[in-house]
Amino acid sequence: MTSQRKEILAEFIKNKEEHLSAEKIYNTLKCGGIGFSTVYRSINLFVNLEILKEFKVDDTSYYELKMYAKKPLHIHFKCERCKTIMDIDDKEIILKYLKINNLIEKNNKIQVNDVDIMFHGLCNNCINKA
Amino acid sequence: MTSQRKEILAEFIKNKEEHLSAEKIYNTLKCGGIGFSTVYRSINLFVNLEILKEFKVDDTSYYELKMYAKKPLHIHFKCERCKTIMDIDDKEIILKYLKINNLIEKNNKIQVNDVDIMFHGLCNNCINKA
DNA sequence: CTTGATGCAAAGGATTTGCACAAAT
DNA sequence: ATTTGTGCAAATCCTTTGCATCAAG
Repeated sequence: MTSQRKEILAEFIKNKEEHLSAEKIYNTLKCGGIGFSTVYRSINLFVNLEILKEFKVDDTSYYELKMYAKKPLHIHFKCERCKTIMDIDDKEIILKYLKINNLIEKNNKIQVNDVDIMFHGLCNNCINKA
Repeated sequence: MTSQRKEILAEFIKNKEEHLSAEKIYNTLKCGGIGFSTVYRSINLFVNLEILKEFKVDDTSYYELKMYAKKPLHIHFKCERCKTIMDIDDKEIILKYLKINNLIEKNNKIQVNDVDIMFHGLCNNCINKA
């Protein structure tokens, strides 16, 4: 655990609710003399250690602490207008999704290890603005 | 409609059930003297015309005819072992997902226009091999 | 010392773009 | 002729790597 890795991890802990990209981390920490490659290498290390969970939107990878993305389902919503990404984190809905997973495993005789669900649409703010 | 565009579209019609990448199209057609940029430009045109639907897996875009991906839900499964990508196309399951969509719209006061669901796991073949 | 981690710059893969040329109206 | 589409090569974006250097045991 080097000081750079600590700083990077600290960013995730500080922004528990956010989805951080490598670029955002880099911009926050570059004044402390942290290079892009260190950001990527550290993030990949944390992903391998299963401390972080990665998910891609368009061409960019975002990361969040796995302990806060504690479910076997990752449900994200991206607003087509303001580009905000938010979690859908609703016990009732997660339960329903988990039930469907079981059904899919049975029906298709496959083993599901991970599910990423990506919604595209308009967030509450942008619906009202429009 | 140029001859190149016809050829590219024909590939999608020929492979109705498959998810084609730009590279695969290019490799199939390059002998006919079609360049990479033409493949990309044509595919993007078709996506804008909503003839094709795009979805990304890792760093690669795959495309399929929208008329065959006829639902407002796109459910794909990628085997972690053999890397095969398959559709989950089961009326019962799609219905359940659509119901959840309505619930999510209500609970979060958002508007959902599109949903991509990506499963990762082991396909039937690879389960048996392992 | 020896090992591992860093920073820079250069390389990598997928996709896009600039530009001169070809096709089609 | 004028517009539109093509092919090539160069450029772009995000990410990874090579390599010399730095820090720590």
